[in-house]
Parts: sequence; C-alpha cells; structure tokens
Amino acid sequence: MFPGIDTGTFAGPPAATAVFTTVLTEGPVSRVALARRLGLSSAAVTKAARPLIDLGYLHELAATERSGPGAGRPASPLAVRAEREFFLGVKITADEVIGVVCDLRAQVHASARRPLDDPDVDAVLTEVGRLADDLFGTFPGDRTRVRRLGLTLSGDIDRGIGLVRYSPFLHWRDVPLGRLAAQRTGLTVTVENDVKALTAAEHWFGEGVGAESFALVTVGTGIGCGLVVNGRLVSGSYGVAGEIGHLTVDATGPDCHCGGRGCVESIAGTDAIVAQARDRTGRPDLTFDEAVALARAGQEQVRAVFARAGGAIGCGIAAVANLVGPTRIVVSGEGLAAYDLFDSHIRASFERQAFGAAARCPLSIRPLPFEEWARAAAAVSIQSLVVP
Amino acid sequence: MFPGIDTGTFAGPPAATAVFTTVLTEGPVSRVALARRLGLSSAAVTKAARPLIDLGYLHELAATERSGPGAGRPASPLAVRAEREFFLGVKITADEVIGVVCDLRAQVHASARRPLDDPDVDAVLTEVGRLADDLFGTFPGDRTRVRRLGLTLSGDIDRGIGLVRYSPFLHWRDVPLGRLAAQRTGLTVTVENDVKALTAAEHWFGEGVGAESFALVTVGTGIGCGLVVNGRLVSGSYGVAGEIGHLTVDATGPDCHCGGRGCVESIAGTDAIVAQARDRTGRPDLTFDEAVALARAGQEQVRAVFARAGGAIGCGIAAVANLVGPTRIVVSGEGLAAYDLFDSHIRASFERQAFGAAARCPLSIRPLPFEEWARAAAAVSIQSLVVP
DNA sequence: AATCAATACTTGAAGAAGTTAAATATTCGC
DNA sequence: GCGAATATTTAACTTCTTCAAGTATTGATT
Repeated sequence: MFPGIDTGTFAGPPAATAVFTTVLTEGPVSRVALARRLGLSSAAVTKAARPLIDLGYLHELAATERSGPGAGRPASPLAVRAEREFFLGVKITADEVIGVVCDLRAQVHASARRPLDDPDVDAVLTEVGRLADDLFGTFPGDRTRVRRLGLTLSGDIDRGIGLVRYSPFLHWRDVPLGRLAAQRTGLTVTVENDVKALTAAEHWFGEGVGAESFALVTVGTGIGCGLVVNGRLVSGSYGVAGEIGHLTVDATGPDCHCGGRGCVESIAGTDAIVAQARDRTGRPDLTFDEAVALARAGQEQVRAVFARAGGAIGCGIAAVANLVGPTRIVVSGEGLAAYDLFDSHIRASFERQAFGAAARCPLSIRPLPFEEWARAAAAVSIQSLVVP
Repeated sequence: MFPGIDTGTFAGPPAATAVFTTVLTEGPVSRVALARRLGLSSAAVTKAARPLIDLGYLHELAATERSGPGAGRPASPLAVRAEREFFLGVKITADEVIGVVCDLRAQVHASARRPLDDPDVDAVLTEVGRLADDLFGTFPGDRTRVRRLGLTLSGDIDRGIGLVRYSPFLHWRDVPLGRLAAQRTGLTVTVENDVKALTAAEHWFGEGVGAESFALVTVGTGIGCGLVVNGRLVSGSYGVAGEIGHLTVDATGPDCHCGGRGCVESIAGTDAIVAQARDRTGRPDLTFDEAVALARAGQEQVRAVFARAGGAIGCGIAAVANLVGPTRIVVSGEGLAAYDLFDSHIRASFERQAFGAAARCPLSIRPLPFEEWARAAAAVSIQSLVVP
C-alpha cells in the first residue's frame, strides 16, 4: 500500500485518496462521518485509514465530547499530522521571488523573499535556489521532511509536465521549469499558474472548502479569475480560462490593449485607474497610491474613477455567477489594498447584474496577505503529493 | 450483470458503462481502441462488452479493411444496435407540444406536434399522452421497445427527482412532472431543462462529441447557454448557469427586465430587436418577420439593429470562451431563422473580444430544425438509461 | 506454401477494493 | 451492573480488473 510513498508518489486505492483529502480539507472527522460523506462503508474507511496512520500522515484524536443524543461509543476522529511533511512554495514575479515553507495543512512555518533583477531562466533558478537556502535557514522544523517544491508564476503553464509555455513578464517561452528546478534543488517540483494555484489553495484550505464549485477573482494590474466547477479546476481547452479581465462590460468603453473594447481591465485595471485619475485631475504624474489617497480624502472625481472600476469588476463577477453559478466567490488581490474604495461598488453592481438566484452567491471581498501567493504555490505542491 | 435491465435500470460495472457510452457516442470502435481510450486493459473491455452484446445493445461489425501498417488480425469493431430500444422525446412550449421517437443513436423515426391552449398541469399531461399516441401511430418500429420518455421545458428543473421548480411561461411551481407523466404513460420519465437537454444532446450525438468542454448558445426570445466542463454538464449551485442572456455588454445600454442594464438579451432578444426596429422605422406595429424582411431588403436602419444584436451575442459568446474555454461552441435557436443577418456580426464581435488563444475556439452558427428540441429530450432519456 | 511478425481478441488465475454481517469497544441512562 | 446506542474492527465474500499466456487472423518473407 502506497508503495512509493518515499520515492515521491502517493498513489493508493481511490478510497484512501478520498479519505486523506477529506480529512485534510475538512478537518478532523470520525470514520463513520467520512463513510457517510464519501458514500463508502465504514469498514472501507477503517481499511483505507490504517496505512495512512502507519505512515504518520493521519492520527487519531482523543475521543471528543458527545454531541449527539447521548449514548454510544464516542468517535475517535481522524486528523492530519501536519508536521509529517513540509512543502516549499515559491511565487515568481517580475521583480522578486517570494517563498514559504508550509506544513501539510498549508500553515506557514517560514517565509522569505529575494529581489530579482534578471529575467533569464538561469538567473531565476539561481535566485529560487538561494531563496530555498534562506528558507531552510529560518525553518525551525526537520528539513529532511521537505521533499517538494511548488512554483507559480503568471502566464500559460502546463502543470502536467511542468512547462512554462509563455510568461509575458519574464519573456519566457517553452521553458521546462519543472525539470530544471528539480535538477537544481533535488526536490519534486510542481509548476502552476499563479491564479489557478491561489484558487486551488482557497478551494482546499480556505473559503472554498467543501464547495462543489468556486471562483476566485484577483484584482490588480490584471484582473484574473480561477474557477472550480464540479470539484475540478477549469483549465480551458486552449489554455485560456477565467479571463474575466477581458469580458466586455461597456461596448462604448475605452479600447483595451487586448484588441477588444470596454474590457473590465481597461476600466478597472491598476493602469486604467491611474490613467483615468490623471485625466480627471489633470495631474499627469499621479501614482496609484496618490490616487487612492485622493479618493480617501474625498476627491469626488477620483472617487468616481474607483466607483466605475468597482462597477466593472462587479459586472465581471456577475458574469461568472450567471455562467457557472459557483457556490461562493472570493475577491482578492494586490489591487484590493484600496479595498474600501471598491467594496460597495462591486457588491452593488454584482447584485444588479446577477440573474435571479445567482445573486444569492456569497461574495467575500478581502485583501490578500503578501505571502498568500507563495502559500498557494505550496498548496499546489501538497495537492501534487495527494492526487498525483 | 445489468440485473435490472428489463425493469428499467442499466447499472453495471463502471467499465461497462464507459464502454457503452464510448461506443454510443464515438461510433464503431475496436476493443483495443476502447481500451486505450478508456485506460483499461483489453481484457476488461472484452469482459465488459460481452453482456452488452448478449443483451443486444452492442454487436460486432465485420472486420474492417486494414488501416494500420499492414500485418495483424483485423479488428472487429463494436457498434450500437440502434433499434434495440426506442425513446420518446417531448418538448413542451407555451403553445404546443413537440414529440419524436428516436432510436438508441438518437435518430428520429417519427415526429408529431399538438397545439396547447391550456397551461394547466393536467391539460398538458393529457396533450402529452395524446402526442405519445400520435407518435405510436406513425412509428414504424416495435412499440414494446419504447420504455422511456424524456420531457423538456424551459425553466428551473431538478432533473434528479423530475421536479419542475419553476416554469415562467406555464406558471408552474414545484410540479412533480416526472412522477405525474410516469403515471399517465407507464413509461420511465426523465425531465430536464430544454437548453441543458440540447447541450447534452449535442455533446453526445452532435458537434460536441469527444469535447472535454463544450458550449451551446440558443438565440431567440431569450438567449440561453448550456455548458459542459470537464465532461460534465454545469448546473449552477443556485440553479442558475449559462445565463448568457443577462451578461452586461453595454453599461450604457437599455434597462433589462431582469433589473440589470445593457444585458445581451435587452439588445439581442427577439423582443428587443422588434422594439428597436419599430423605433428606428417609426412603424409601431412592425413584427419580427417584417423586420427580418426589411433588413434583407437592405433597409440600413434595421440592418443596424441586427448588427448591434449580433455584436452583443458575439460579446456574450466571447465571455463564455474567455471564462470556461470550451473546445467548441455551437450557436443555434429559433432566432437564427435570421441567421444570415447575424452570422458575420457574431463572428466579428467574438473574434475581437475573445482573449488570446480563446479565439481559436471554433464557432458553428446554424439554425435548428424544429424537431431538434424534441430529439434533445429523447437524448436525455437515452442518457438516463445509460448513466442513471 | 510455409513460416514469421504483427495485431486483435480471449481466457483463467490472481489480486485489489469494497461490501455485508457479526463481533468488539465504549459510552449514557437507569 | 445492564441495556440501548453509537463507533470501530474483523472476517468472509463479491465484484471488478489486471496480468500473463494462449488463440485468431492477417500481410510479408522465404
């Protein structure tokens, strides 16, 4: 059972995978509850759990206080032994690499970042290696328990073979990043698109837990979206999916760099907001932060820019709700540092444009801690251990 | 094996279901090809196929001419015996019921329609019963081989329990149509939303065959969309999915009856087109057909109305491509009687607004034969036999 | 024509994964 | 301490699939 667990794979019977992922994502659960949840017999759960316990991935919690009617043997819930294994997660951006060490439950145990001034593949790999060293330096746990690394970056990625098909900001094409990073670090590497990783992380370890379908929207320079439908991440047949930033919301709106017109991003992207704020205030050197400050100070024209942006984002989110009907939607991203200026406009626009019962979809709007992106990379690495 | 095949269920081992659906949707295939396609051993395919052949659902085709390199035993491909079983499909609209009899491969063998002048549940059931009698009257095959009925109508449907939660045009709420129709007809009944049914039908028996993800857009009074993602029909957590008609495409556009603004439907729905055409021509009694005639005759103002409508539909379709990235998209529906007026505008708008590689998604734009909706109902019934 | 290599399919034994039913464990309320 | 209730384990059995070996059928080669 789980023959190759120490050589890097974790392929067991389907029931074992199901049991492990359920315990991992839905906290301590008793065997009977698992059996009901997964449609298995409790005997099957007992059998599936045994090797996982023996290998140290799961353990039994002390019997909990009664919750039911009264009588009966108390349950001994199964829980994940989070320190059984640790994972490196690294997000690569245009100007820095950000890394964390997480345990099996995606809790962060160490974090670090390094600047990046050369987009060359080799230079990036070197910095990733140094970042890993930095992380090992501050990581208080047993470093022999780190065997996996998750890498994320924006662009067109083939997760299956660890290939970066195209990265616009690093100017990479067809870089076999997974293989290269594995050679450098000696770790088992998973590569994934950053937004998809964040979506997967939120689906397994965040607000998306238990949702059959789920969407995560990131607001920033670009406006992106990751989708989980019927429990699976949506990838898009041509590599494009969740491109909420280029939905048309205003046929008479500004031209977009994508060639379209009135795209969400051309109204609500960071650059678009700055451009509009400069235009309205007549200050051609205004920065985004200054625009935020002006809006917070009550400058009506700049506030209107943010209101329009929030409205466009709301329309985009409503489009997601109308088309795929997710159980819940999380809105996040660096751009949401200006959270307070967006929130109400996003909600108002969403509620107006969501069709019928789709408006019942709960919206969480919250800024994102900086290391969350790296944590998502680690989360993808955790997934790759559990569901290869 | 397949113990209840004659009592209405068709639940066999997973491999058998997989083999049958693959042969059904992807035409005659040899056992080896099936094994490769499904990730099974050829032994498993042989064993799974035996009872299906014995029951008369599959048969072996004569060995085909060589296609490969040369040597080797020729394949005896498996094919579906289409006349093994027949299916009734009925679409219920506001003013008529349309029905067909299909074989296992969803080929139409008889078709009929009856007017409907009373939206009362009982009256509709009576007409469905009479329609079934009409169909049996003209059906040339063995009517004891008809055991299933598929019913479709627009609205909010729970396929699992055959419940019509809400039908706007019949003013039904929570009608257990599946149970009622089963009592009347003595058949095993499946109920499904009409657009979802059409999507499923196209996915199994039409242009969507083999596509991992697929979208079907219907243009008419309403503008709807059915989605298949990762091989499964998208249902929407709150019962809403594929609501392409209420995506915002023009923030400064007309108010929509849904409460939103600039929705696709408020620009490209049949009613919206008529209203705009009346407005532009100053003829308050203009009908849709007259508007089509004027446009075809070259009346520029009316042509512009159709152009704008096509543009809005193209934006909606681009939104689908950008968000879920289907392998292909079929555009169809009654409204496409005016196909020639829409086509180029839909394509142009789609190509402009589809992001990057999403524009590679092939678009089929074609009008829909009237009985296609009823055939889709039969197709859903076929599915319910194969995958209960 | 006989043989060989290639490919398709079948068979039977062995194994994996799950189920049912019965046994065991642990608690509460009396 | 006893019985009812609930959780977990165990063992026997069923079902499904694969593996390995064998059969079938063809084209190419001798």
